[in-house]
Amino acid sequence: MLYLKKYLTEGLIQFTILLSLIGVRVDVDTYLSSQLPPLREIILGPSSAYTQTQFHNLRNTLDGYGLHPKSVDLDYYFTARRLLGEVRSLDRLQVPSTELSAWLVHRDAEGPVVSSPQSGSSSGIALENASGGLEEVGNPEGSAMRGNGSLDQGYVQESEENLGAVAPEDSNELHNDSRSNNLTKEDIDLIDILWRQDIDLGAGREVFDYSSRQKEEEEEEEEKKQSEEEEEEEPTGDGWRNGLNQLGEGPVDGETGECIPQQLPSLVDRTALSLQECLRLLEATFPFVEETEFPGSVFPVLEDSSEEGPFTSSSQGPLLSPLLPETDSPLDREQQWQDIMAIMDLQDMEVNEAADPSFNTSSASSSSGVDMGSLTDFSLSAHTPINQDVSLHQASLPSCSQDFPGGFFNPELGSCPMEAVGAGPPAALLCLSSGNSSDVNSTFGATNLTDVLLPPRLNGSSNGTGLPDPLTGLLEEALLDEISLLDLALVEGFNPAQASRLREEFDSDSGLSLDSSQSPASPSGSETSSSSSSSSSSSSSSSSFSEEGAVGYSTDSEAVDFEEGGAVGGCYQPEFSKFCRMSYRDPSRFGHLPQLEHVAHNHTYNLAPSPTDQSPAPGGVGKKGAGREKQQLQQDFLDKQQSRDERRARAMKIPFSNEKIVHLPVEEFNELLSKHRLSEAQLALVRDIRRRGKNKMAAQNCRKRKLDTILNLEQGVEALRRDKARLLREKVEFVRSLRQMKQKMQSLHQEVFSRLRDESGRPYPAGEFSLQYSSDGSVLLVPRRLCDEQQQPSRKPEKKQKEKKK
DNA sequence: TAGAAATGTCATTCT
DNA sequence: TCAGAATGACATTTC
Repeated sequence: MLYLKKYLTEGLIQFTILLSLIGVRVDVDTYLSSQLPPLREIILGPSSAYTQTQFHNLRNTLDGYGLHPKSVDLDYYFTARRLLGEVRSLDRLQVPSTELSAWLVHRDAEGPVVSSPQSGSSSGIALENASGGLEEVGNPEGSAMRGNGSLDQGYVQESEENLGAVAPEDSNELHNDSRSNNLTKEDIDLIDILWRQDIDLGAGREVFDYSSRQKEEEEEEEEKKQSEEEEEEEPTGDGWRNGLNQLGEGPVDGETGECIPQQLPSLVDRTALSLQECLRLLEATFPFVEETEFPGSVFPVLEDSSEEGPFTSSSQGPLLSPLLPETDSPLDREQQWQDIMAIMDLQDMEVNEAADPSFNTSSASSSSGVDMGSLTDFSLSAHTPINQDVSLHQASLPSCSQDFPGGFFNPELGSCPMEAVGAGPPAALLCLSSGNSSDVNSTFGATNLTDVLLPPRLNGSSNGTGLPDPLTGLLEEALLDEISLLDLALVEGFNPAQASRLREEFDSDSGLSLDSSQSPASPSGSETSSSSSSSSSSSSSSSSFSEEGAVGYSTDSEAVDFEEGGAVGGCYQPEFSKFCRMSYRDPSRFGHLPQLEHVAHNHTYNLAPSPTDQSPAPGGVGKKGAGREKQQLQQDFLDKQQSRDERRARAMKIPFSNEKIVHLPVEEFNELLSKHRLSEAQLALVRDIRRRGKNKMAAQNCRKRKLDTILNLEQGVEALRRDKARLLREKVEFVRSLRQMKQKMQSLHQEVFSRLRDESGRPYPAGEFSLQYSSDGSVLLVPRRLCDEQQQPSRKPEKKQKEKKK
């Protein structure tokens, strides 16, 4: 459990980081607020729920150095991080978006006004709690995206800052055309437009009739209570699926077990149920995710498994009660996700059938932002869970292609490279694919976050790639691998081809590129050609034996097939691999030598043609003549395949392989000879084979050493050239500095000499006097005549020495 | 078809 | 003294 917790926690943290990367705000500080002390305690408190989170990832990448994971300052850190992100986003291209928030405003029959934004889970919660008097459920500061049809009483377009300023008296009875005097004409027109569009979609005016809708809500509440009671009674097995069915998807198909969608009574209920479904699905899929009372918050809370067990008590009551037993295995989660996507497929199908095709077209084109089209997009919002936890103003996503150029948003990676769950209820799904558009910018430049957060099939297009993978698998296998490869490519300077090759090597079990396709003559597929051995270190020693010589450089089982026909042949033995360190064949070692790059000879001239060439004609099979021809062909093939020594050994009926002859130590070799009674000719041949084999290896080693010597010499020459160039530069610098010093000395000498005066105050003539510098640093004014006399005695001995030498 | 390159083989020397 | 390594020279084969 601890491992799973850590595993999922890391995944969620990574997912949160990804959300922050694409500009989606994660209000961790909201979760850390004082309104939810237990939550804060779980995260920051003494429990171990937080210790497993590897915040070093954050601290390594962000500005959180030195911040202890349990530090209370972490919320300040997150707040600062969010603000920093907002500041950084200022320089990004932001498509101006219409910030539209829909508020569910109605007056309770008995109590004060309930003003709740139609946002996410709160909408469903608000409907449930509508009869309860004054209860503010919505996020006071978060903007919301409305689910179409969920606007039961009126649409109010408000900026985010004004959301909380809607006075109860202003929002009263909007649906009855008792519009507030504070509403502008634009608001009224907007309301009318939305209203007409909803009516066009089939939502009759009765939908917005509060009394009829209230009845439906009451009925729905009763159903929910019943279903919850049943869930409590039957919390195991497929209870969560049954709960879903009872909540909105209708009966279960007896054969397939899938939920059969049924026509919902109203768009309002549809939306509410969809949100509830999403909550339930999220709860069921991620039992550790706990819904909070903050609809505007995204960050899921990790349960403290040590205290809460596999299920976490929901603050929302039975609505978020655990629906699933503990299913830790990835298979179970994957199964759950398949069920989720199946349900959503059914929903999507239902809507597509019911919706006007022209409307679908408009919905598909409305992905560029939250506009009226997206608001009335039935396929988007009427039935699908919308992540309204994400602030709408944060939905003004910059073009993610700027941040991830060709990276993990590459459409080639799949239509949905990352579908993640756990971003926060009620939106359980997050898909970063381009959805119904292949243009990445069209998706991530969109302000309609539903285009981003909803899976593509919910956006009106099916990617056809099957069911999505669970969060963990996607994060750790696809996305992170992609990011890792991308990072690797960026850091290491890999070009895409190299990265692709690297991926192939990762995919390979052995990590070696056998590249058997380059050895067409290999009938068994295990033998590599000489060219491949020249181009790959992994198969560097695979060809020598089969080509010409008898020595066993091969580490492959190349000649085993032929050994069956005779006593000789390549009998691979593991101990012979020690002779295969022919690394000089690895061209990568000499990759820096341009003169060696073009060397890619195929010395498989002793290899037989490709198996397709050897295969006899189909018509000749079964005939004796054809059989003889086949045998003859095989014999020829064997002859060609084997080296001369092997053929000789086979002709002389040597009872052991050439590899043994060559590679066995002397003692074992002699013992082998003693075991078999061989004739003189056989013994001579065996000794010749051994001698030639040894010599062949020696020759190869010798050539390797030669090449190494040449390379070393070349490197030495290069080093010497570099040293020479460096010394020349240093010499030039020294000469230059020496010249400057001489010039300074000369000028100083002239200045000092010009200032010298004799007893009568006259300057000394430069032709008669000069300055001399003693070793102690003193300067003497010496007549030139004396200087010449001092220098002459020292010159005379030199002359004498020269004369003596002569 | 000539030439380059790789490789095998022989003779010789050295260890 | 012998086995084996090292190496120059030459042959063979492929490209």
